[in-house]
Amino acid sequence: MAASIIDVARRAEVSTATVSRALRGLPNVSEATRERVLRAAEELSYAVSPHASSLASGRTGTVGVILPFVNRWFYSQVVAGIDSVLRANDLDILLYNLGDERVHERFFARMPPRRRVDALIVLNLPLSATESESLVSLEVPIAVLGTRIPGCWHVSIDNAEGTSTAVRHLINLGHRRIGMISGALGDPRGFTTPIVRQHAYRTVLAQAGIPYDPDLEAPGNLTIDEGASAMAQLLSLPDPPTAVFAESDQMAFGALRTMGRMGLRAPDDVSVIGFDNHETAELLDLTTIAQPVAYQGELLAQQILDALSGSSEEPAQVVVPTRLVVRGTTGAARVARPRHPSSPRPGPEPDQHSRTTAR
Amino acid sequence: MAASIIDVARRAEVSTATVSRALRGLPNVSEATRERVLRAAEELSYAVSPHASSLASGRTGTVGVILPFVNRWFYSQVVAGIDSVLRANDLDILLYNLGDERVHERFFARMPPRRRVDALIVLNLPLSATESESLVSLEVPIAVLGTRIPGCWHVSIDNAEGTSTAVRHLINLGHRRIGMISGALGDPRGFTTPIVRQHAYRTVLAQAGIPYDPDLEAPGNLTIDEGASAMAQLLSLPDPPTAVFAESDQMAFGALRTMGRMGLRAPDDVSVIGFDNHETAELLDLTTIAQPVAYQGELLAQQILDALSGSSEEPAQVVVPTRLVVRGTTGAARVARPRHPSSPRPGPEPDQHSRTTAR
DNA sequence: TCCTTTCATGTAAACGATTGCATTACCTCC
DNA sequence: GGAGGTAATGCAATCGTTTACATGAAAGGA
Repeated sequence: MAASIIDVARRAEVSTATVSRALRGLPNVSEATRERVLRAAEELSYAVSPHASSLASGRTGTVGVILPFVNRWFYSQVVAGIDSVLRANDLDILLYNLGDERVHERFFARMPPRRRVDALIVLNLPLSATESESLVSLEVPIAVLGTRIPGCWHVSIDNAEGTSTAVRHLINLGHRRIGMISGALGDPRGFTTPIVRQHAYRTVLAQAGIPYDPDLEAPGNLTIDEGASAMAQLLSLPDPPTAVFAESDQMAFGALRTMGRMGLRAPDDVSVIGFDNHETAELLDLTTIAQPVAYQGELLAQQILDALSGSSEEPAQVVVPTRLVVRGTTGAARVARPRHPSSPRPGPEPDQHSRTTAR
Repeated sequence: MAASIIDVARRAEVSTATVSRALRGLPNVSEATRERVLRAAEELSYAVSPHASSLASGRTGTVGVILPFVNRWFYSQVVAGIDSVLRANDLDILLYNLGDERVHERFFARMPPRRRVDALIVLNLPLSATESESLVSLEVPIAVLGTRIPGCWHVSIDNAEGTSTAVRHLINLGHRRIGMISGALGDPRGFTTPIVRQHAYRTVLAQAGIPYDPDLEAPGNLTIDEGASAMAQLLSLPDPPTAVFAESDQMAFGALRTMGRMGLRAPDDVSVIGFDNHETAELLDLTTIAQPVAYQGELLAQQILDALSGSSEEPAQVVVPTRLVVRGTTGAARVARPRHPSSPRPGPEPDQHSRTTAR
């Protein structure tokens, strides 16, 4: 049986109250006593019971991280970022992986983190109003990535800006027929990121005076395979795009695969730009919009620490910048296209040629 | 203030003991009473306090998962597998990400999961004898992936077998000069997997009568970049390999990148085979040794469930099979090599031509 | 009818800390 | 020398369950 605080108290010849204070480094304990307690604890190899401690104090030393897919590159990176700063502050991570819809529902029906966590971090999950309220009703600080929950801390990238940059990059290269492979639009829960990006895509095209063509939007589901089929769909159009914006690198990889299998090359036949700057993007020489992934996790964790220490008054909100990374899969549109010799108008000034362009 | 079990007891006009029993579905509670309790709990939107419950019962409803790198593909997949089965049984996951050595040490110095978890799952972490004992002394069931801890449950692939298959595949294609890019040998903690694989590689070569050449072993560190440099190192040898076995797909990707930059192609110039069947392997048409990743996680979780239910007596140990997936980066050795026209002896019977060969 | 069982429920003692509120002892300063 | 302040410590209530044991009622058996 493990030693309890009473054993330590007895051995150090003080009360349990003093042991508790000494062990936690609280003031009003004489140096001599503190040492005696420390020694006693050491000798008994005593460790506080986290549950007893939580029960008595109300603190748990634990932060819940709620996300859709731990096994996707993006989320695992963010979790690593979160972990690095939380761990440094002796906070444990309780993981809730809600990708599966059943699991998602069950989670909100039972609310397992209730009274189990000091704070919550929510990654990119689309939540109904009721669900958001459930979380808020837990009355712990919440930091949210990507989405928005009233009264919570926020970290996100500027999706509209990132998308605009990507699409403008293509326009600047002279492309007029620009496809988009978008993600997760099918999920009934309604992830917001894809919606924002789709909207930005349409807006930029409109601003450039390019007519809207619904055929140029193909749904992927953020996976390589679905990106591949989406690309196949786009390329089978009577008037296929000369450039494609995939809203995740993974889908761009799929798109490149499809092209490869059809004997097409980027950027000669079709330009492709992704989003994320996935570690494999460099490998495949994919032009993309980079976002600092782990860093966003660190920010979220830092917000939680701030909230927990009560040092800051109001929930803050930070938007981290994205940047265009120009690599080899995007290039100038061919001036004269075989099928449509009618639209050879040159695009605006071309992009700089530096391989990596800060936005 | 949230409702406590006392409130529920009052409202249902029973004792707290009965409430506890009714809520947990224990026997010896009349149907009428149970319903009354359930209703009362519902009306007060009561939820048990996990800490109080843990303190009183000793159970925590939580499993600790200890791993080196959440943000690496392999581990995040395994975690997803673990999560899927644990979640289904209402067990929470406490994540311990010990990649950083400092974090690792601190972890074993403080043992945060002590009394916080009902069981532990350890992924591939190299542990000193003392560290293993620390874990064992927690007196909870432990399931281990990859490594071995006496008295614990085990899941692993047969690394020696997988490696042998890979190297034999190359030998069967007629290669004699076969390099290996190995991982994490530099880590002072001594991950065992790389050691086993390196040994198997040497053994197979010896069995085939191929003399040992230390220059053909280059250290990567399981990352793309280090795989790339390792390949650069191998290719700069006076007598470079005609085939390379990289012990992770990631490093194989790096190797391919290096080749690409040097204007070399696989398998024409050098054959490359990886290990894992990473999702990107198909994309890059990489021949590899596939292992079922998420599945191993599920197995680990299942072992924990078995242990927890006490249904099984002895810790079990399961070895899951790997299989050779032949894709486009491996091919027959050129019979006459420019530099060494002296070794044109044809290899043994070539591999089958099916793209995916069960082992 | 009386004695066992069996079932439903209640009582109260853990579980192992934290913390508000004394209490004590020792200074310091008129 | 007494009033008042401060630092160190102890007392005991509290956190919210679970569970061994006791109790009582109803049912079954001889």
